[in-house]
Amino acid sequence: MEAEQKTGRRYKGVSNEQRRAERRQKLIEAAMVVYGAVGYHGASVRAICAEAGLTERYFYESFENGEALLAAAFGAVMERLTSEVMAALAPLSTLDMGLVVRVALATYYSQLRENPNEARVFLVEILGVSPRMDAIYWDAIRQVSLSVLRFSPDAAERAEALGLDLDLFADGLIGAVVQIALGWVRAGYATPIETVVETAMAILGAVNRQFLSPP
Amino acid sequence: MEAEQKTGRRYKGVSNEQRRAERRQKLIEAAMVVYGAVGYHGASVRAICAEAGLTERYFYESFENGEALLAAAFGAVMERLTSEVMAALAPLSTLDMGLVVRVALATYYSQLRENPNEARVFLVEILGVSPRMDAIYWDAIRQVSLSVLRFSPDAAERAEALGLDLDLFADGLIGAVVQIALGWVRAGYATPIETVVETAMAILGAVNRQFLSPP
DNA sequence: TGTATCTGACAACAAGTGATGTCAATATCG
DNA sequence: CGATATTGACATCACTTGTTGTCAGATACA
Repeated sequence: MEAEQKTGRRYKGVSNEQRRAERRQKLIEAAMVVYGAVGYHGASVRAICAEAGLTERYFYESFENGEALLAAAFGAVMERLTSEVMAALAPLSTLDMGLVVRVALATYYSQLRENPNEARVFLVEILGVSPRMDAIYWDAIRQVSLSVLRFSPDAAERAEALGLDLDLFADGLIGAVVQIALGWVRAGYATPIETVVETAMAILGAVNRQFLSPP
Repeated sequence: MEAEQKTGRRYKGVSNEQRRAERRQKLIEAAMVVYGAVGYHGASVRAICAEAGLTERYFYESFENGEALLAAAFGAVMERLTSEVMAALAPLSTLDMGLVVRVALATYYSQLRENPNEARVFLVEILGVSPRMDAIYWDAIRQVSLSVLRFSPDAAERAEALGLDLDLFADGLIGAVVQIALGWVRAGYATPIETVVETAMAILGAVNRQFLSPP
């Protein structure tokens, strides 16, 4: 029934797969722009295709529907953010926890400021869209949770001893960082980034000193 | 041109104004149900009217459009939450800050559990809808900020001395509490409420001890 | 009782949506 | 060159949406 042609003809010097990949990437980038302008819910497939300079046919070539594109866009932002943070953290010794967290926060907030459209996708547009998107969002939260908690191997025991829920505890810390980002974005990035980082550090540092440092 | 009749005819024993008010209330309650089921973006005016047992005409009698209803619903939830918290706090002496915060959190989380639909409206559906709704959301955040910071009159000076942004600091604390609520709701309220409160208290308490208690 | 008001069910409309299909022009390659 | 794959502009379809309008019947009031 369906002709499964593994590799198509070359066109303007580029292969079939690469052309597809480039169109897909163009659509994701266009989606960021449109989402940033009118939000996900105000973004139609037509508008995104127009922004990308492509037609609807190529949209459905790469994405099953509009929601799939949102998922891909979120994934792209998440991937870029984590890789930027990892890159910034790479040259550091992991002994100084305070510095690690500070650099991670600085990188995170800096990236959000440099890419306001992506920030909107990452912080706002993703929630409450559908159960599937919620799941993607919470997977990302859990991933960050695990990355953070990896620095404190005995956190689970400590939490249990104190009568806390470790997952919710991590959610709370992430929520603090995210809400600070939201407030910062909303205010048009008015606050200097050093102050933003310092403010987040104040909360995380207090928690750290309370629960992680030796008495 | 327009006949400005201040008060209409009575009907089934109730006045014109009261009938209007009851219909409006019914629409708000129906909106909670529909929002809870399919989200704000999946909720059509028709569906809400059907749930309320009213026709579209009465919708536009009370609300200019669907977004105005969302705003009214959010306002109703916000009002109820604050009044519940105030009522729980009323019999307390305000001297024991820890207890005040604990009771406030317990009331807040308890209310969210008892009204899952309202929780969804309050926590998820409101953000990223439109600039107007964003403004309403942030007004609510600021209102909570001010209520909290009222307990610490010298917070502004302390924050400045430490190089922090007080607004963002408050955003962070609220974000922690809210994200814990989100995680709790998402997990189907599985965690006992005492544990949830304790987990939030762990964060707020650590911050409090670090920045508010005498050294 | 008769008239004005109120109610509810539903029609109607234009606009926009996701998704699929058509088709001529263009580029590739045997 | 000639056949075929690829592209892009546009048509098309069924459907939903917000919003306004119509109208017969129920209720109130003089």
